[in-house]
Amino acid sequence: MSTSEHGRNGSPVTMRDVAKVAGVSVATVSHVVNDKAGARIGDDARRRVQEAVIELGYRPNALAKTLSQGTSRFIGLVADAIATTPFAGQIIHGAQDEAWKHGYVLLVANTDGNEAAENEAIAMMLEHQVHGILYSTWYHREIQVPEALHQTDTVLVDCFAAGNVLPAVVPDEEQGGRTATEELLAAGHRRIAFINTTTPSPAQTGRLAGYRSALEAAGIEFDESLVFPAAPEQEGGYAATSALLESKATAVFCHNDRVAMGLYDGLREHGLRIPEDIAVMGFDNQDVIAAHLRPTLSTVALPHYELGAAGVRLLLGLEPAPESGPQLIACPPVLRHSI
Amino acid sequence: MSTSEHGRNGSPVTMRDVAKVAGVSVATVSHVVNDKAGARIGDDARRRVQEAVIELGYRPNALAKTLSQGTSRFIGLVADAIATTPFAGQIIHGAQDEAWKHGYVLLVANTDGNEAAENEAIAMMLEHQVHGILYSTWYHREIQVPEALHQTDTVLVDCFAAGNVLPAVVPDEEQGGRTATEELLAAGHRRIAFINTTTPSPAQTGRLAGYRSALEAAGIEFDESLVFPAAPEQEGGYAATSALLESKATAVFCHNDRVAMGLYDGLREHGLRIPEDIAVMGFDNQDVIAAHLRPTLSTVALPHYELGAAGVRLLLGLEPAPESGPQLIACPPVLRHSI
DNA sequence: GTGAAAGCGCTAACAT
DNA sequence: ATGTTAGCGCTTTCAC
Repeated sequence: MSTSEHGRNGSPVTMRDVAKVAGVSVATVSHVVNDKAGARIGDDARRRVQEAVIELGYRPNALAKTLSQGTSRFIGLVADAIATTPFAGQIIHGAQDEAWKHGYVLLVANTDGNEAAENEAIAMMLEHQVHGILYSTWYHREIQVPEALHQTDTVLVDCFAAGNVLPAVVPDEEQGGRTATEELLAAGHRRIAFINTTTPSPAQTGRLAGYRSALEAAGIEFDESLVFPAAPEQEGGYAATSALLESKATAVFCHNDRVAMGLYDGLREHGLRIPEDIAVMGFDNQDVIAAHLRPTLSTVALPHYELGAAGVRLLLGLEPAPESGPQLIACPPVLRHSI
Repeated sequence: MSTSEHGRNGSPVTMRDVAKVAGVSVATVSHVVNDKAGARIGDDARRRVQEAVIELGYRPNALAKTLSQGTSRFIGLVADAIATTPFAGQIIHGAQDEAWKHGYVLLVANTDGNEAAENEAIAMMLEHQVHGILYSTWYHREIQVPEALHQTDTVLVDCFAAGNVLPAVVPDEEQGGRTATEELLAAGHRRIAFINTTTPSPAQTGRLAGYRSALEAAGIEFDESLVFPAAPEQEGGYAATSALLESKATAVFCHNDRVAMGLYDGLREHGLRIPEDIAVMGFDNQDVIAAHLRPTLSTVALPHYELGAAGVRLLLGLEPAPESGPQLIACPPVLRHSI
């Protein structure tokens, strides 16, 4: 029935083939295939083209189209660590979905934080005529912008540059810290500790600021002795246990889920129950941890998917970038059973 | 100094521009830029071209090259769930690195397991003239091959099709199960339990087969009463605790890390110490869990990175596909402190 | 309404 | 040793 030559063998079907079968010119085929507005095509010709397209299994060559139009539908995503964490995957996912929605496709490159690989990756994307580049890191931080990025439209995802020289989208750490604290407050706690990381970062300062502002808003005076420094890992949380206990806090906001995980261990060793004896709130919503601790951990989610999606929107100019500073994406609370 | 017009503004520099500045023809430029073997170019001309390239900031247009050569350097990666798990990220990472190594770039698409999205994704890749497609799932299973995949070279990653109709690369579940058991054996255990999943899957049968074969090789008779069914999650492991304890096993191989995590909780409630009272082995090497449990969990790694890399190698024909059945990738042991 | 033709940036014969 | 030219598959302006 079909003389289709698409597929693994035979030379690919081109517009010319379709034109020949339909008995029209390639221009006409182009017009009907692209549903060109304002192209007056006779009903008959249109039908013949459509039939020929189906019969031959014609598939437009997106590359030729790009070349001819001078404008591609590629978006490049350069990540320093696609895999080190589940998080990066979410950024890709969000970026991909959003790009897709607007007819764009994602070109991804991993650089493992290596500068040479980074430059190579960017060069390659530029050679492929990407519309723009999303440059992302796997945790929120300030970066040095690679020189090559200035050669195309770029938006920073989960990172930002000094002087706000490039549009950026990052999680709203302060709001996140505030939200976490508010949840504890809403559960009736007044003496709330905060185990903060010892690592300088936007997360360190932002979450602390959020914690303070929530307390203030609730009319509770900030008590420096209630914030405990800890390595941002399980060990840190575990190690902070006794100091925390001495503070007589009834609830604790942990800098991240891993810290909370360590705290769980420490608390358990002291025979304390969560949340009856002490309520705990995490941060990050690291699924494998938070959803599987016992009791499951209430936390605040890092909006990686949204970060990727918003990055694409900014890049495509679908959304205006804030006048100054990065665009902040909210970190929503995820309530489970530790409060 | 430089009249460079690359970058955000100005029309892009083409080969013609370079030719003009260097005072040669585009053919010559093409030859030196691509380091064409057997193209005899005078030292002088070569130098002038190279200088012009730098001066103008010339960057080849990969799309035009593809169009003209008829052969692209894109590899498509269609995944059912880029983000649901840290794992998928590793597949992308491995595929990306390997593709890169051979001068290819990765086009990724997420389908969320939705058939329409899947077809659209494949169509889009075909339109972009991908060299071939990697079709991957986030856990090892048998799939129905989407019709459209037959239109190009495809290799299945972390999944396989009935009748071995497409080349595939999957983890070697049986070897993994054997390895896990062998580690327990090597630690001196003779009475080894196995908490297996209740979900039918290659993992269920493969790991069990590996467990049996390791026991046999050690001269230990397989004892059906030592294999316990459990939901493949934390709850399953927790629930299996008492039955396990009654069995008097001194070591236990868990179907996956989450089950092990639940078992940890159960064991702790019974006042048992790991590994002194009972040794536990996981499977999957789900980082966030395995590396952060107390004690850290010994396990067997699912080779996702390798799966992605091997998929690319198969696709590019760098490695022959096995005559029958999928290519098996070894699951290496990751020893920590639970044994 | 439809077609001819130029051109997107590059490669690859083929000339010279 | 280097230049000329004809495409690659498509879009688009302009004629008819």
